[in-house]
Amino acid sequence: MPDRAGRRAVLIAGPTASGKSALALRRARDLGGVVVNADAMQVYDVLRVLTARPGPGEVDEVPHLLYGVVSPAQRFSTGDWLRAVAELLPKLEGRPLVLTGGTGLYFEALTNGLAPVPSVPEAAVAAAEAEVQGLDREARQRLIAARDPEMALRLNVPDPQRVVRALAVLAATGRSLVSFQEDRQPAILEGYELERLVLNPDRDVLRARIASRFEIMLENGAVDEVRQLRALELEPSLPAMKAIGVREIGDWIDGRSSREQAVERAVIATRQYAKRQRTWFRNRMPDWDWIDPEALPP
RNA sequence: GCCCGGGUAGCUCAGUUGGUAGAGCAGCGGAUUGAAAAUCCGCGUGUCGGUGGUUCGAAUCCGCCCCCGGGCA
Repeated sequence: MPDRAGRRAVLIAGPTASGKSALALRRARDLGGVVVNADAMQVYDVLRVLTARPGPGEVDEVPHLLYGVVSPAQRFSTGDWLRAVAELLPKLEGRPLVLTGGTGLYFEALTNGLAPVPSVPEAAVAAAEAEVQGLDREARQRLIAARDPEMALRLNVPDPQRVVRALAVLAATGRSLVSFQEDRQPAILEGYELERLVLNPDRDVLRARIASRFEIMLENGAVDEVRQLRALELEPSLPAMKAIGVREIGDWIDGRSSREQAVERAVIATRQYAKRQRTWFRNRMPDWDWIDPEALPP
């Protein structure tokens, strides 16, 4: 175990369009550190504009790591990301790092650890998916209760995605996912001096920023990015295909909607996403430092 | 000016023979341990255009007025 005493990490969370990237750049510059991506979509290549990934100007100024490093054909998991961060740490030779992104689960994994579940074979996941497919809420509840009663209790509601995960883990390991979650969770930033920030803009301000940012994305080539992504003919269930704007702009390209409708739908989807992020931060990170980005120096 | 059609939630609309109203979307709240920009759960927020009348009771029936479409002039 390398000695990490005195090492420093700044964690910057916040809803989409709250100005995280700009703050991260400034903090990294001031600290002589690097920026590390903590956003589930910005890890994927191709959709640079649409996922609001930092551009050449920012990247040239300060090293930006784990941005656009994964093919959109891949399914990059939270565990994959956490491992990537863990592998990065020893290479930084003590430079401060600024981790920023909008994915609450990533910060959760970072600060509280992730259950050490071995990787589950693709086939086990597919089998679980096939089993859950088409079941209604009641049937899913019966299934998980019969197969993994502990997990059934833990789930407030038999969410299909979580039922699939639980069944796949059970099939692959013979153990309940609950038992893994109760194991000691590795904390990769142990020993780091942490500064934890949540950017919390006024709701109406964020709303306006989301709308104007999407227009700017369109001006900066978002439509071409969607064309490029679609040219890869990927499976629609892949995470990158679910980036906000891909479907909305795609419908517009295909003539199923107007530009106006595409913009409206994408902006609404972004707003709804921001709302889910705020819910997470508000309820899971109450002890972080909450700051209004408008109160920050320019 | 006359004749139709329509004014009900933020939007689009439903509302039986009169019993003070409900869907979708939007919105709001919540959950969240390897798809998380994902996946789920909960909540109807209302001068029923206005006004007078009939009635025990009117979104619903009648009169007048206002507004928006369309048609005839």
